[in-house]
Amino acid sequence: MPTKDDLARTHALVQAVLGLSERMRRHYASRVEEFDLTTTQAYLLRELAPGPRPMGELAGRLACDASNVTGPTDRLEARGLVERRAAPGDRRVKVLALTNEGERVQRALWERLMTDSPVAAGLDREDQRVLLMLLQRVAGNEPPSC
Amino acid sequence: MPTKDDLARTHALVQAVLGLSERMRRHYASRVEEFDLTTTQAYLLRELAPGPRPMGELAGRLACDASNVTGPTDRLEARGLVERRAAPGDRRVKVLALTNEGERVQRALWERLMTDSPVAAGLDREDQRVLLMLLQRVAGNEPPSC
DNA sequence: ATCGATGGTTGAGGTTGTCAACTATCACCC
DNA sequence: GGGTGATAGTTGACAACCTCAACCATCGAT
Repeated sequence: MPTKDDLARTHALVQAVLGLSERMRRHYASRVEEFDLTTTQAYLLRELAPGPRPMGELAGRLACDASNVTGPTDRLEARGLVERRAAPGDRRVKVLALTNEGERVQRALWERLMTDSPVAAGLDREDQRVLLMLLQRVAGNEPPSC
Repeated sequence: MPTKDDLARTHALVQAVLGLSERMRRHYASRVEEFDLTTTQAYLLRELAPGPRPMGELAGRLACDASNVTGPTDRLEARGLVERRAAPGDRRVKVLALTNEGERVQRALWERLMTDSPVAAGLDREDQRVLLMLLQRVAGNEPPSC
C-alpha cells in the first residue's frame, strides 16, 4: 500500500521521464535531420542494424501497424539505403536489409548521436553506471510488446 | 580523455535512453488517445497546467515554431478545453488558458498516466529515489532551449 | 482444390511539422 | 506625430506519419 510519499515520488518520476523523453525526441529529430532522415526512417535503420528483418516484425516493434513500414521503407529504398528481399520459404514476407550505403549512414548517424548526448553530460562515470543499471532494470520488465 | 570503457558505457546509455523514450512515447500516445487527444494537444494541456501562458512561449517550449501551436490550439479551443485571451499591455500576444473543463481533463489524464507507468514498475522505493535524483541532475544542465 | 488466415500494399482522412507570406501591433527614432 | 523595422500570431502549401479499412497474393489445412 503506497504512502503519500510514494505517490509524490512516482509523480515526480513520471514527470522527469516524460520530460527527458520529450527532450530526447527533439534531440534525436534534430540530429537525424542532418542526415536527411525522419525519425521513423532512422528507427528503421536502427532496427535493421543487427541484421535483416521481415517487415512484419519491424511493424510490430515500431508502430504496431504494417502500413507504417511500407511508406518509410519506400523512401529509404528510393535512396538506396535499404532493400526488400524475398524471404526464402514464404513468398509473402519481404525481408528488409541495409545496403552497404545504408549501413554506412546508420553507423555515421549513431556516431553522431553518441558524440553529444544530453544524457551523458552532467553525470560522472559512477552516476552513468548507476543510471544505466536502473534503466536496464526498467527495460527488463517490458510488457509483451503491443 | 575517455577510455574505451567510457565509450561503451555511453553507447549503452544512449541506447537505453532512446529505447525508454520510444517506449514512453508510445505509452503516452496510447493513454492520451483514451481522452481523444493527440500527444501534442496533451503536451499543451500539460504546459498550461501551472497557469496561462502566451502562445509564443508555448511554441518555444514545444516545437520551436509558432505555427505548430495554432492548429492544436484551434482543436482544443473547439472542444472547449482551452481559451485564447487577450494579453494586457500587448494586443499582439494571445494568452492561452485552461478552461474549467480543460483543467478537469488535464487532471484526469495525469492521474491516468501515473497509475500504470512502466517506469515505476520494476523498481523498489530506493531505486526510484536514486533514478529520480539522476534524472533531475540530467535535466538540470539543460541547453538554453532551442 | 477450396477456404480461411496471414504478409504486405494501397487509399482516404486526420494531425503534425516546416516554411514562406501576410496582418496587426508594437517600439523606436527622427 | 509619422515612418520604419521587429514581433505575435495566422494562413496556406507541401511532405511525412498514423489509423483504418479494403485489397491482392500467398500459405496452410482440411
